[in-house]
Amino acid sequence: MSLSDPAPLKPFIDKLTARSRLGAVEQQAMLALPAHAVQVQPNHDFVRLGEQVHHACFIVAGLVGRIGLNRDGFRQITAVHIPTDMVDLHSVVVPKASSALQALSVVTILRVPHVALREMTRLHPAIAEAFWRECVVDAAVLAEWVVNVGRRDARGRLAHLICEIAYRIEGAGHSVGLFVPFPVTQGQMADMVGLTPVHVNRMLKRLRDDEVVDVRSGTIRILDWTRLLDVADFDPAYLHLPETDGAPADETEADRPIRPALSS
Amino acid sequence: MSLSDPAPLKPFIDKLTARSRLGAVEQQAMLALPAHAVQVQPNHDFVRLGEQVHHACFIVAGLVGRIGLNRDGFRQITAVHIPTDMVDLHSVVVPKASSALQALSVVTILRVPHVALREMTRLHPAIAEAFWRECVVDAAVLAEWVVNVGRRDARGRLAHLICEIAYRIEGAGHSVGLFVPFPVTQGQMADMVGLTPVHVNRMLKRLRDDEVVDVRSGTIRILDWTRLLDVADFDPAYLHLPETDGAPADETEADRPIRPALSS
DNA sequence: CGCCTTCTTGAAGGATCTCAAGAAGGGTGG
DNA sequence: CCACCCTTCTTGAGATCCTTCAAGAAGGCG
Repeated sequence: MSLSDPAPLKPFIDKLTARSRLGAVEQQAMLALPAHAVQVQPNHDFVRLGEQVHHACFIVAGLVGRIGLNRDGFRQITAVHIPTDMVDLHSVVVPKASSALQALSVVTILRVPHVALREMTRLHPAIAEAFWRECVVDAAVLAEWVVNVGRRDARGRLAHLICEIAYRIEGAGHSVGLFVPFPVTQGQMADMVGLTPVHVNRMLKRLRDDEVVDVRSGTIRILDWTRLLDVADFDPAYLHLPETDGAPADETEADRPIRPALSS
Repeated sequence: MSLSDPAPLKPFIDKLTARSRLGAVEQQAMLALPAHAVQVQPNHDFVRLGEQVHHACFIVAGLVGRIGLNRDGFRQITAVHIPTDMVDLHSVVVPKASSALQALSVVTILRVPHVALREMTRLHPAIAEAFWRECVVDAAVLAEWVVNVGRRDARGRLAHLICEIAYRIEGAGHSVGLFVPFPVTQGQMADMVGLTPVHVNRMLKRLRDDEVVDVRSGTIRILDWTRLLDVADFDPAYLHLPETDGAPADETEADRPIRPALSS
């Protein structure tokens, strides 16, 4: 292990065990995984399109975007990854990168060799299944992004993105009350929702003027959670978060002013 | 086996072995899988949103859409599945449906019980890995759809959709020369690319008038493959088809009037 | 302090949507 | 085999949302 932290992958194990049943043996095996810490500067592609990948990347800090590119140079971010996410677990079974991975802020990643991961999944089928499940959940999020970009207007798209990020950051334990850290520029947000930076700016202003959310200087400040969920047309079920899986309908009840999990 | 066909899942095995190495033992196990044939009428949801699923569905004939819904009633099709696709392999590890599955035409599916699939993946880790890989490829297609809907204009979106369908149908061996069967209405195509049916109609007319593709009465007729690829800004690498994986760049060479695999 | 990126706002243009109405197509029953 | 119905296709005209172009303000970093 090349880190001072004795168990850098512990957060990843916690995330996996929230959705998959893993015994002590499996958890031990994962803790023993070799990992190499790397820091990546903003806007740097640490995985390039078409490249053959030999490591999976776990995010310790910062935000990562999965980048789709147009011939005309238009960018589309197809997925955002936050700390505790294993960004390209899919590369374990499909090592050729079908999209680039780019740091959206200063990012610390842990590179875990495929050989070690493959040896581990060979010895522990339960881990293989857990990895498969994580990939399926990521795909469910992708499907929701298609809906978001395809069938919501600009304001709804941004509100939906904000809701998703708020839920996920909160789930990772990184939000403070109604303040959610989200250090991206308006241009990057534009690339997430398929709009221009100028229009993102206008819509964020409108959401702020309407006292729904205040997105500024790298943090989301939720002003009216109920109305935000309404504007976003948001149902967190697709995220398959442990808390929301049981009663997704209750989460959007209109008579609850603030989402409990997000209040301090 | 409830079918007269002695090996109804054979096409699925062929598709899997194109991307994953499976031995004779694994293939035998898959052939022995129980399957129950069902016919579904167009526009019928055979899997509903939020439902607990106990079978995975293999398409024998017809087209299936994965449906995302808006509160305002707007539909977005997030994925299209063609014969030889296992539509919801993901349900094996995440049985709660995060989107509905709807027949887009008259569809014949084979329902394979999860219990049988899970028992098989338990006994044959190589099959589990192959299933995981299929899910990852499906996710790569989803990511490309986000790019398509987010960063291409109406004409490009339709052209891209048509290219993808042409490649996939051709890969399944269902196209005849430059004619590709695609029995969907313009309204359904609109739901795939996030447009209105009216605008789909106009853009298809334009593609036809420009002698690029002729999409009519349930079939795609490719008039100028090179220009279609150009208009679509299409690179088939993301489909991870066996033929194209080796030399994806060659596929779009401008001096080739017709894609070889699609000519009769 | 100065530079560079990002944010902000305005005005005009364009792509897509909405509304509407007629034509064409496919299936069904007389 | 024809008549009818219902869905889908087609086309037009006006409205709307988002983009483009532009320029100044604010913010972060050396």
